Amino acid sequence: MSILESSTHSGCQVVINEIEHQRALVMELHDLILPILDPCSRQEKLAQQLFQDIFSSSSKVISFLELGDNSNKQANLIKYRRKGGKNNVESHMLGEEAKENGNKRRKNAQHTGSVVTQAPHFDGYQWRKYGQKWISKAKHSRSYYRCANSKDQGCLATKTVQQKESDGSSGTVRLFDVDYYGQHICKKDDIIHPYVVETTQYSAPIVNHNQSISGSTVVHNDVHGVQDESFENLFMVPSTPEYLIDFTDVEMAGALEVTSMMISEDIWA
DNA sequence: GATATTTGACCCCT
DNA sequence: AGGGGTCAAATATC
Repeated sequence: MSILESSTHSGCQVVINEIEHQRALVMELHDLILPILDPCSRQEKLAQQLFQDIFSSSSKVISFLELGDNSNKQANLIKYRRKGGKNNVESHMLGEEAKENGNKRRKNAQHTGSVVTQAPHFDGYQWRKYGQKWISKAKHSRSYYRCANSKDQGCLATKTVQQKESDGSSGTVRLFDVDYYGQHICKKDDIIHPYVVETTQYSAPIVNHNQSISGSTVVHNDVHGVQDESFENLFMVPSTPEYLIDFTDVEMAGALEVTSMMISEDIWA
């Protein structure tokens, strides 16, 4: 790598870091402002939309910068592919690429972002669960969601949610790894508030959030239950259609306590 | 009956 | 062969 390339690369990284810092600050602002506004009011909707636009815009910049960094690598891959068969540099490079990506394959879609959050369902989209699996060596199961508009609008966006294994550093706070795949092509106008699509039987209260939600009482997590790991069901109310539940301002504020975000692309767009 | 979720089975990829 | 993603029948809820 030449000095010029190297300096450009590090420059991009600095910009990306700065933008991500800005995003964290905006998120804090979001946490401050949203609880003040009247839920379902015009101002609250407008504020939501503005915050989403800000995130959308910054995400696009980040993804553009990252794509710029990867473009050389991708060009090299194409070059090697054209050259030859399976037992050449191509297969070697693809292997290396797979290692770099953690060897996680995906049938239908590209990995488009990842988030570590306390509120895995609060991302402004409506999702429908289509699977749950126990992953080997993992303490908690992984849940699979696709965009609720996949049927009527053919939106191929999916996401996986898995509770992070506690390292003790975060205390009693439960964090979830949320991975996004594919881009939303559905119309977003239909979704003003974030909805939750989850009707797993077990629901867990979160510290300081074990009050009633939307008039219903939160059912404590059954520690003896088979699926006591279903902690992604935070803020869920069993036996009600969760996808119809709006967050109140209190829950919204709690839900938005995103501890850390590692967004590699646009998850808000 | 319509719609959504659960979960075991199947399929794909390494 | 085994891990992980998706499918689809069974089940639940309204």
